[in-house]
Amino acid sequence: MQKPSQLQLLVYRRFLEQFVVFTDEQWEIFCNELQLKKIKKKEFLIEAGKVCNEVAFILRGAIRYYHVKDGEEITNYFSLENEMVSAYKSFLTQKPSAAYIEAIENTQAIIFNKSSLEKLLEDERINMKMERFGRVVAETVLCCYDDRVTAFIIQTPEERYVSLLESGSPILTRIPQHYIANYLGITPVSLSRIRRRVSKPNTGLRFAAS
Amino acid sequence: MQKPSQLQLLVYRRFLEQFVVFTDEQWEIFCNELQLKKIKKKEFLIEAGKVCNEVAFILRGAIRYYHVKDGEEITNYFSLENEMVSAYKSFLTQKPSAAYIEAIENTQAIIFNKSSLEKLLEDERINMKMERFGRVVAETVLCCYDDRVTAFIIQTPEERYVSLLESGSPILTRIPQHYIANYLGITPVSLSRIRRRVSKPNTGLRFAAS
DNA sequence: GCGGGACGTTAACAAAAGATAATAAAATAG
DNA sequence: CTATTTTATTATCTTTTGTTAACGTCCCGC
Repeated sequence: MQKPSQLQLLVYRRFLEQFVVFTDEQWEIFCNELQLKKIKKKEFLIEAGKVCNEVAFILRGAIRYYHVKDGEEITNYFSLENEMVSAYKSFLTQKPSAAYIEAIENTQAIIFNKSSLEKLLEDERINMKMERFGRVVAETVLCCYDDRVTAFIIQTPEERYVSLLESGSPILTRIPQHYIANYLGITPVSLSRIRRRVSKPNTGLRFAAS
Repeated sequence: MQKPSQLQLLVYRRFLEQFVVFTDEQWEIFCNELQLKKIKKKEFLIEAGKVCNEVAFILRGAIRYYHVKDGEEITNYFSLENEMVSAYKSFLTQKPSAAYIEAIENTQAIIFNKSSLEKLLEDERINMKMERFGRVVAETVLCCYDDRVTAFIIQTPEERYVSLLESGSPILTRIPQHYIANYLGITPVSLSRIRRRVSKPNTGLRFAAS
């Protein structure tokens, strides 16, 4: 397993500063634990049934989470550059992951291990910061999940699609549409119909109104 | 505002031990910050538009979270005895809550404030424990949200209802059905139909099979 | 006890979504 | 470059869900 380059580490450090700011000494301790991983398209970061022991930071590429139900893959989520990726629940509970995490583009990521986390939580030079780091990351992920649950409760599939559209997320241009359909909780055919409705608004109404 | 009784505090302490174990000294410091709140049925714990500054622990009663969309209330979640309640996202980000949190039974809760949390995070006798407490609670809530999102992605409404049924959750006996329908992401009418289908399985099939 | 509102079920109809299949375009591998 | 696979759209049909309204029951406040 490779070490990340100094430039890659700097990108990661800047990203992490939204959660916690390390001193130079702490950063060096932290960096010693990091690894660089290259994942080819269609390779797995995590497979269902195995315990997830890694949190990754994507330097380049794209990732999808999916479940398998009745032999069918159902895509749950995506992560792109400058995002953290993990089967968090498996990582936190140390129980087998229910989901697969797969690269859908050739991907480079910085990997931080569970065992490293536990080691640093025992290291008095950095343990306070790691506790806070864990807390703030968990809080951030929690807020994302909250939005997602709320969207399922109070929005129709069409409204969820329009929200995604208006958010300007690169997901819409980077990710195959049938994966996005799963992510919105609908079938690919249904998403195609919604796209038609949204792109040609009022076609039926104009006639009635004129 | 009242102080909780010794017995109520003991119940809370036992509950919190699944997250973090306080020394007696730390527990006393923590208890000094706690308040007892009595919320009558139909009163609010949090109102939408206001920042949530409290995390509550329900000693007795029942709570529902709901959003208002187009003048309609849409119920998102419930909490019963021995559970923690908060508009976590608002509490964590200090932005206005999008949801209302309302008592649907007369409720007693122990309240822990944001300002108390910040105070204790500065107190060297207890700050490490509070960091960990915050982290573990966030992780726990995150795992619940993960299950909920996954259920929306990979299960049909009927499957979600059956899961709830099989979980043996007291929600089904304590909470009005039209609230449960919202929680499952469907209308009350649709839930009523699902209940009929589930309670009379195979009515259509038996004929074809015999 | 009485009246009004909340709750759950059912029916009838409309709208939306799922399933399946056919087709065409785009991406990929060889 | 060509052959194959993947992807997106569209059509058809079925199933499910939403909408609205009616009805009966239960509960609560007065």
